[in-house]
Amino acid sequence: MRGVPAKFNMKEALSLLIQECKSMRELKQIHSKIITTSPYMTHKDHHFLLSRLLFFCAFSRSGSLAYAVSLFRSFKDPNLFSYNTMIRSFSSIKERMVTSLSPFRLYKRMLASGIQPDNLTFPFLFKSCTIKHEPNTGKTIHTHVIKLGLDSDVFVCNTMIYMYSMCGLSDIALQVLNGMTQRNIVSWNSILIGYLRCGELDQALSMFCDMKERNTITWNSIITGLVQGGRPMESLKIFHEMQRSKDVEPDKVTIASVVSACSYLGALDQGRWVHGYLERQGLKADMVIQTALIDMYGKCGCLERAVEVFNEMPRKDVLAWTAMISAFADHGLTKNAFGLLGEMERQGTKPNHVTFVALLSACAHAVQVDSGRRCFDLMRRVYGIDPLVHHYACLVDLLGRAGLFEEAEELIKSMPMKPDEFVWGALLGSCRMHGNVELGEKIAGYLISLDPQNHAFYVVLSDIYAKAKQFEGVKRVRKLMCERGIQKTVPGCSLIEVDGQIHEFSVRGSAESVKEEIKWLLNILTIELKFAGYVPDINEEF
DNA sequence: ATAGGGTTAG
Repeated sequence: MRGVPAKFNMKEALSLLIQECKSMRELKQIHSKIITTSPYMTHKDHHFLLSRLLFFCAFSRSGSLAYAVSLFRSFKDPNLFSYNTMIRSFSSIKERMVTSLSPFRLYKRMLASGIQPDNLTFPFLFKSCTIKHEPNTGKTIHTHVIKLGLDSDVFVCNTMIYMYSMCGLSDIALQVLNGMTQRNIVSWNSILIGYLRCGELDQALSMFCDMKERNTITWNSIITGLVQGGRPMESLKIFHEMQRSKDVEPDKVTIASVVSACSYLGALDQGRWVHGYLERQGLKADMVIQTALIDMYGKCGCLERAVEVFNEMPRKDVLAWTAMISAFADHGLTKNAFGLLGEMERQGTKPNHVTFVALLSACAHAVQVDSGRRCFDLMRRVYGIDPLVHHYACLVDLLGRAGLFEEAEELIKSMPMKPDEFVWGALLGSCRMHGNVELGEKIAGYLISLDPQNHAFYVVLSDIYAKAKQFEGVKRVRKLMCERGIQKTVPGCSLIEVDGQIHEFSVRGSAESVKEEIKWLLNILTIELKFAGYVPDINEEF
């Protein structure tokens, strides 16, 4: 410290130390140094160092948010930088917080103490609005942006656009977009993603076609959006178009979505191809891709490959475990599924509500009533997971399949929430299975009154009558459907992959090229099933 | 500083 003003030296040195800090231990040492040297510093410098320390604590990999919070709480008058740090820290948390640390409370406190927010404050406030789905809070903050003249900032505007479009307010999003003096690709992508998230897929597609500039995120967003929106076939088409386009290269995100598209389609060859493509591109499968691969191989009936990918994983989170569990469940391997539940617990991963949906549906498909009841209990008592409607639907499905109608109805009555159409639908399906006309009529009547335009419930009711040979009933349902103008708009269809080509086939007919091959395949399957001792339930077919 | 990925059910 010789020859240089101590004040200057101290601040610079400590600031450098913070930047290079590698652990919390080091950080605490620096913290105490800042405190002990504070008499030799100006207040401003002291505050500067503490706020840098806070920033490091909040965002560095070796930092600690808990320590950041305690640091922040020790500040008497946090500066703008510290407020921004805290708002950013909590902007990605979905739960509505009761503490003073919610971004909105921090923002209010900041305004109350006379500090003016800046262009770095707003993006994170809008992010918080997006995550919590609070467009009205967002609108209020939007007015502050205008008052402060920050409505020309690209970052601020883009996060506003994203918020509005994700909340389904694409009109306002477009207004913001049109008012911008300079837009960039993020502005357009934000609108596009909003459309996709709100299920306006055609709107998104038409915008995608009109876009002059498209980056990887644009392509990935549309591919993912189509898969999640239940149009995986189109997403594969866009993926192939992406490969042909010169200006972008598929990345890990693309691969994850495409693998996911393949599992929806049962497109094993395409899925395998993407798996190979990933390696050819020199990309390594990360946890997300591996999980998608497990799901894909599982859904395509290739359990061995699913297990292989699973065993190769160095790290597994709940989603990975759950994907493997449901692959076992889909293959009727209830024991393996439950075995994995124990294994995941031993390895320190807690199952979540999705894991239990997978387990319960495994029990339902295998009609293992005792396992199902025990599983439901286990979930509540041991894992402290409150059952959601989905879980009740699985259990109702199981009890119904087992013909335990009274218990199923009792369970529905005991539900803490309103049973939805899936819960009743599960029981209705069981009525069809067991020929329970009386209960079936009651449930179908109720479901039809809820959603008179949905053809599905009429069809099941008609099946129930047909199975009981009550053809008057069948006629009544058909007449009702005619009167109400209800048609089965989209015929049920299945997908089959032949030589890497995906074909749709349905009762209404299929492409000639694959028809013969499908017939041939079905014949073989029927013969093999007979050998295995399977007796088809032809009562269902009328 | 802002935008994109994986698990369940029907």
